[in-house]
Amino acid sequence: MRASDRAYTALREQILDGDLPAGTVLAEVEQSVRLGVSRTPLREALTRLASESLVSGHSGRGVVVTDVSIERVNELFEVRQALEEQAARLAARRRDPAVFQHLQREFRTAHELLGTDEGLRRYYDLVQRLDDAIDEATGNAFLVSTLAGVRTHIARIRRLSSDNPDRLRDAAREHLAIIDAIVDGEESLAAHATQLHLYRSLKNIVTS
Amino acid sequence: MRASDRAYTALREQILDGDLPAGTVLAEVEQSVRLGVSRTPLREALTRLASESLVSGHSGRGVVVTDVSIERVNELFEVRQALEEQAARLAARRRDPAVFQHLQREFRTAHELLGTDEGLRRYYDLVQRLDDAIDEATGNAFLVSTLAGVRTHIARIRRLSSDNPDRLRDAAREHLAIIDAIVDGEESLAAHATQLHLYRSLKNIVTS
DNA sequence: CCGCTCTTTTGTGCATACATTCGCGTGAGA
DNA sequence: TCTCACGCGAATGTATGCACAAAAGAGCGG
Repeated sequence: MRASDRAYTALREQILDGDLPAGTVLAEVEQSVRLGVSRTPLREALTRLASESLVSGHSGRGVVVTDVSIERVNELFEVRQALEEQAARLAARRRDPAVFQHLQREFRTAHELLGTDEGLRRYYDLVQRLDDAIDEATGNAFLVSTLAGVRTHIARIRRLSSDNPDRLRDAAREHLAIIDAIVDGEESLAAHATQLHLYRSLKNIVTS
Repeated sequence: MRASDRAYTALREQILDGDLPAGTVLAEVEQSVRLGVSRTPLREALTRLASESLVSGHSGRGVVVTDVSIERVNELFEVRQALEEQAARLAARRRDPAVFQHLQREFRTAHELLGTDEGLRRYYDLVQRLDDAIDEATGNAFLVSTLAGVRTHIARIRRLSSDNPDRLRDAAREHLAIIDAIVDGEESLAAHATQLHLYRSLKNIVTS
């Protein structure tokens, strides 16, 4: 693995995990020493992070980890809503029914998973597989990559919100509604169900 | 200005203008000599271009200018549709009416510009100012920057389509419909008018 | 005592030298 | 003649040195 990749991956993970909080100044020499790489690959890593808007201020003196304020959460969700809605719509249009029928069966009993830590892990894995299935079904690589950029920032703010069991149970139902619409090939319904899910997710974040 | 910025700007412009056609292999030494910078800033420029998906294959042997096939045009417009629709919706919600009333007056006589080259230049400038006004009115910097990424690729394929006067006249009317909806604060109408405009734009591209 | 300027220092931007890896061609052996 | 392996070369990946610029601190003047 290349040194620039290691530096990029390490910094990215540490920013997403909050180990490098918003506002942290990343000096080149300091970070290159800390990560055990030279300045050249580290600079490449910082350039990549800057292009993802995870750090900013590359021109001037050092780069700073960008902040995740509540206004940015709203902005993020306005973009996310537009893209996930389109993704659901396209997925309903182009999906392989068998794939989503399988997910449908799994989600029907998903609420049973929410009791234990192991179950919670499996639930998150299930949601991940649903996202992947929708991405795949859109048949639109550009949409998927654009969405990935949004989800990166969502992952950062997820740390700020509480995952209480009631919300997770509701979310499971909302996911199931989306799947049902996709299975039936109902494009508008899939879009609207997605809108509902994201609206409630955002509400859960901002009120916590 | 920094050398890496010059290399980035130059390469970006040459790719968008088609001077560096899709499939062109960009070797580091070759390009660094050609642009008169050393390999270090050139690599940074290539990294940035790769993050915009203007070049690909950064891991491996050399980078290649990405292609702009017809499938990618469809993918691009599916994303663009979602984002511009959301932008129009938000603009209708948050706009300063005076700004769009001014654009409204200008667009009402825009068809008169389409006769001469100078008029055409002013027309494109007018469309540009409309896009800027909508971006501004959304109050969502993240949406604007995401849209900018899409528009970058749109600019590349615009070279492939013909701008015949009839299409431009229709487009002017469609723009005016969008502006009318924004002035009236009609969110859904603005979104639908945008959808119509993009549908026709895409149709004009793929049939030419 | 405060402010301004000059100096020092630290850090970034760039260039170049070195290391490494990948591809390709050539040659030998089956 | 075909295939595989070895070696050479070129291009990429990495490290480091140098130069410049900006920020911080100290000294001087008001």
